[in-house]
Amino acid sequence: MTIAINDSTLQPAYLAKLNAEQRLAVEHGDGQIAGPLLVIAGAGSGKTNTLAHRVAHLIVKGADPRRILLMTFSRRAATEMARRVERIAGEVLGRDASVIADALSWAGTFHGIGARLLRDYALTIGLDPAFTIHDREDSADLMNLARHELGFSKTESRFPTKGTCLAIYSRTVNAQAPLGEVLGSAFPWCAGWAEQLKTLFAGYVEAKQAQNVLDYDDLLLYWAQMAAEPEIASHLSSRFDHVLVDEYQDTNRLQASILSALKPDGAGLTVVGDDAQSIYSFRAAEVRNILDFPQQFARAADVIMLERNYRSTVTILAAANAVISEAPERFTKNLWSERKSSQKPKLVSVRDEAEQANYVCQAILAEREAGTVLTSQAVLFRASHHSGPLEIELTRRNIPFVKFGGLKFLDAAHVKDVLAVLRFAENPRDRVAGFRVLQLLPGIGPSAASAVVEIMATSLDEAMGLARYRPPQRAADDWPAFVALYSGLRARSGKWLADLEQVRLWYEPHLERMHEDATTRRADLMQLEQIASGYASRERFLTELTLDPPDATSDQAGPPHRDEDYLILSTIHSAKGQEWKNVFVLNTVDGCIPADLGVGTKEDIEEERRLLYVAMTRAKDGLHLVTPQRFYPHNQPARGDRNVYASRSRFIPASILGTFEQTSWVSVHAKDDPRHRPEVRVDLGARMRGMWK
DNA sequence: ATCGGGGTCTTTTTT
DNA sequence: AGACCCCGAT
Repeated sequence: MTIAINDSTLQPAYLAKLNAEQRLAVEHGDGQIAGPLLVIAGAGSGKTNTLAHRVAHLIVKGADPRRILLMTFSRRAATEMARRVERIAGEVLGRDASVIADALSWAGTFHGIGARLLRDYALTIGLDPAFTIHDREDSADLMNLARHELGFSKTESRFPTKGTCLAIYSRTVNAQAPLGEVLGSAFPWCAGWAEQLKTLFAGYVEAKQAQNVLDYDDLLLYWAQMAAEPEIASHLSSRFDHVLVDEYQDTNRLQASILSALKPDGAGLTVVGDDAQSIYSFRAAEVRNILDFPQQFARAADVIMLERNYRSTVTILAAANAVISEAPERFTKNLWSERKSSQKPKLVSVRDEAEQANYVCQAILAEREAGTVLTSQAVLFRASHHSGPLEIELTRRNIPFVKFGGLKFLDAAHVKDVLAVLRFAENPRDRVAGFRVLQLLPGIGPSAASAVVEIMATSLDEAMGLARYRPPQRAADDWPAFVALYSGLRARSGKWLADLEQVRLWYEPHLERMHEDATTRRADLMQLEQIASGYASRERFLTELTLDPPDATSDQAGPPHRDEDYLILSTIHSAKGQEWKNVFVLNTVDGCIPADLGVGTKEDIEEERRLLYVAMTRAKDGLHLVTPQRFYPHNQPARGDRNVYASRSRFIPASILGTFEQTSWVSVHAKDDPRHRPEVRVDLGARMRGMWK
């Protein structure tokens, strides 16, 4: 036992490290089931630490970790939280800490927890427990199928694309709002299609049910629906003594309804968040959730504010506060810090994106020379493709980097192919998977594929149905091997990893045939097997991979060189909750932040402002906002010099410029560029002649 | 029925 | 630069 006593307060050592407000949050209810609690935790205020301490404190005081439900925004955050709880509680209880972490088994995302509960209660709610989960792209494919069947793909004026249809559907579900309202507020250009969309969505829902698949939204929707049944609700609710939710500002109405069904009186409920960091309204996140939380229950929630920032210097915080102060309405007050610094954040003007890349590379290397490793530095941007020119420059200079957000490993066609085979085996009714897999065979296109899928759906034994099918002439050669593979997968030989290898062996010839760069793609598949080796079963692998896709070159099997130093590139959205010593923000110009496509409503603009705020508050010591002066639209002309002038982001008006150090920067290289010559004209010839007059 | 080529339009952010 | 659609050749 290592309970040390702090003399001034008579608290165990692990509580003595917290400030007064943090300790209030941790000790609320003193380990017992207490009334609802809202913690407003500003950026860098030790939120994760406080939440972890609260959970650990509950456990130390005797709460059963198996009866604690802890929901975070990402799986990554859940893992991190569990790790910290394990360390803190382990220290106090002196027990093997991993026991605690294992017992804290209900830690995860809303979607992940939802998937587990739905499998658990599947039979009660008339769901086949073997359901598979569609990721966004699969869902869009299914939506497209329905769209096509209803004849909406060939309309006079353009019908919304599959992705847009899915986005509308998703928002309607998550916001729990009528379709018309959603169209009006978020998709005004589709408002004319309301009737057709309704028909389409009905078809989409039917297709999902017929195929025993759930999409992301269903994981919440079914959960909410089942929790609305009083008997199931009380059973569910009695499973958990304590329910804690992180990043509450980014939950939507559907998630809020789940929580209130789970804990109607708010007893044992803790939510943590920061309305100033709400950046997911495109996913129907509802800031009102957090604003209205205190009054939501019969017994008003206690509210605790964490306003001391431990992360950033005072100068960075001054600039960030200045940016967010321009917001018309907000809950969180300005943060304060005691980290003194004379260095203001930099506002750096450069000629264009190429120069921006040069500037960032040069600055990062200089910092590294001064002792800051690359992993303590990050480059953040609004949209994934903004980092394109920088990635080229980093590669040219051999600076290793890892990118978060944007394209994912799982989005690669070949990875999706292999996973689709597994999913099709797991759930033969999953038509999207089957449709994709069958068309891998040369000679089988859309119509043959749907014929096969149809036969399988109507025969009792799927593998038998497959064997009965007579493939078209051109596919005859490849057919038997596929049937053999599929039957083997259905039979579940035992070791599922061996099955995955079978799939790869079967797939390889097709890979070579379809792709020029088969070698690099084969490496991805090996990596997939590497990742798979961490999962106990095919079902768990498929579920968890869909809900928590590994980033293209991070986590899991890891980047090529995990122990090497590398720079972090990340979208601002993916940077949430993280911090670095030095942070660079790309394209801090109007059109990028705010994105010019998303400046429809006032709310949209406010969200963009918070986005910049989130980016800025990731920095501990150094912050650079870069503003390229012009952009070359790689839109049409191959080598044209058409360019667009950009101006500093409207979120940095002249009135707050004083919180920055303004500089402009030109690379040595750029000085050689003809476009960079001084604009003056001098007649040297006249001067020469004048010398002799 | 499949597959390849050419022409056209494009909301970014993610569980 | 890609995704998607349509059309013509096999």
